[in-house]
Amino acid sequence: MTTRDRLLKAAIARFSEHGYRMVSVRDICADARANVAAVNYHFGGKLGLYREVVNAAIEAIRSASESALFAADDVPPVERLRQYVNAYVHTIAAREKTPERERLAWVHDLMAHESMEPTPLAPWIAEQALMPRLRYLSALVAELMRCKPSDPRVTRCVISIQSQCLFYAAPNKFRDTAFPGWPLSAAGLAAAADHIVAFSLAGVRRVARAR
Amino acid sequence: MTTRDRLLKAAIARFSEHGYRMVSVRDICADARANVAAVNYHFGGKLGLYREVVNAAIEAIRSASESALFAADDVPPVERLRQYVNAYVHTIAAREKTPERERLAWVHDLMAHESMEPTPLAPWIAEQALMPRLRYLSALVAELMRCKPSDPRVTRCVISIQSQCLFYAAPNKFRDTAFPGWPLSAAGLAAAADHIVAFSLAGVRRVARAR
DNA sequence: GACGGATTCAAACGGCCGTTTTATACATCC
DNA sequence: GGATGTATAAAACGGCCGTTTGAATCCGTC
Repeated sequence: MTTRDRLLKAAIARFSEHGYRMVSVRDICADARANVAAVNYHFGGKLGLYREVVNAAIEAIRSASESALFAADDVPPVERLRQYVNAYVHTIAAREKTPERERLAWVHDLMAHESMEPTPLAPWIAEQALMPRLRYLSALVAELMRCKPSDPRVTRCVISIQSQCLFYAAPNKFRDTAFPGWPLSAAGLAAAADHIVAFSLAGVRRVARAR
Repeated sequence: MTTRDRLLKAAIARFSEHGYRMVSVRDICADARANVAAVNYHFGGKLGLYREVVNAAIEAIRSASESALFAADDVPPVERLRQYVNAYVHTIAAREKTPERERLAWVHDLMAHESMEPTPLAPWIAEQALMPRLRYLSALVAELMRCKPSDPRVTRCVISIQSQCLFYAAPNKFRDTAFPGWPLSAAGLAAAADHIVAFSLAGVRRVARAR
C-alpha cells in the first residue's frame, strides 16, 4: 500500500471521528507511518487531504443509497420505507468490525461533524450526500400521504422519520450512556428499525388524515 | 459588571457555539475586554471557567424544565406531552433576540458539542441535564401506553419523541440550508410542535397496541 | 554507471495555544 | 503613611500547529 493510500485511510479514520479541525496532520502521518511533509507533497495540504476524504464519503454514501436504501418505483411505499429505515439504522451496526468498504458509519460521523462545525466543503456534502436521501424520502412520504412533496406536512413527516433514523446512525456519546443496553445487539437494532417504521407509519397516516 | 462576570458571559457565548476545544482563552478575553491572565486568576484555568459555564447551563435547564416542560401529575398525559414538546421546540426560537436568561438554546448547543466531543464534565452534564428529561418522558410515555417505564417499547418511543424535538432544538448547520423556509417563523414553530405531538401520539398508540 | 524525476526525510519556520511570571495599580486597615 | 491583599497588565514560557525548505534516497532509463 502506497504512502498516499495509507495517508488517505488514516485521514478517513481520524477526520470522521474527530472532525477536520480537531485532527492534526502530525496525527494522521503518525498513523500512516509517513513523514509530516507527505500530506503537503501528496495532497497539497491538510484541506486537500480532507477534500479526498469527503469525495470518498460522497461516493460511499451514493453507492450505499442506490444499493441498500433506495428501491424501485414499483415497490410499495410501505416496503420502501421499511427498506430505507432498516438500511439507515444498520449503518450504525458493526461500527468497528466490518471492513472499510462496507461500513457506512464513518460517513455519518463525518457529516455530523460538518453539521456542527462546517468546513468550506459543507455545501458540497449537503447537496451530494444529504439532499438525495431527503428528496427520496419526500417522494416516498408524499406517496404515502397522497399529496404533493411540497406540502409542509410532508416536510415535517420527513423530518420526523429522518430524526429518528439519525439518532441511531449519528455519533452521540450521550446515547451510549443514557440508554440501557447500548450499544444495541443485532436483534435490538432490528427491533429499533421495526419500531421506527411502525411508529412513523402511524404518525404519517395520522397527519395525512388531519384537515 | 465585573471582569469575572464579563468573562463568564463571553465564555457562555463562545463555548456553547464552538465547544470547549475550539475556543481559545484569548478569544474569550478579547470578547470580555480582559487580560489573558484573567481567566487563570478568576477561574484557575480554562477548564475552571468551562466548569462555571456548565454549572450555569445545568441550572438554566433545570429551572426551565420545572417551569416550562414538566407538568404536575394530575395533568392528563396527552396535555403533558403537548407542553413538553412545545417548550422543547420553542427553545430554538428567538435564538438571537431574547435576553440571556430566557433563552435556552445555548444550553442545547453546549450539550450537542459535549455529545460529539465530550469533556471530563460530560457525565455530570448527562446526569444533571439530560437524564431528568428522559425519566420524565419515560414516565409520561409509560402512562400513555399503560405499561412499565422499563418496557423496551417505552424506551424506543422516548427515543422517537426526543429525536424529533432535538432536531428542532439542537444546532445543525445542514438543517438551515437543506429545508426550505428555515429558520422557522413563530407560526411554523407552533405547527412543528403540533405535528410532533400528533405524529408521536399516533405512533405511541400504534406501538402500545402491538402485541 | 550516470542521469533525472519522484519520493521520503529531518529540520526549521512563523503562529497560536494555555499558562506562568513579574510588576503595577488600588482599595482597605493598622 | 506604610503594610496588606486584591485585581489588572505586559511579557515571556514551552508546546503543538500547518507548512516550507533543502538534502537524501529511490528507481526506471539511457
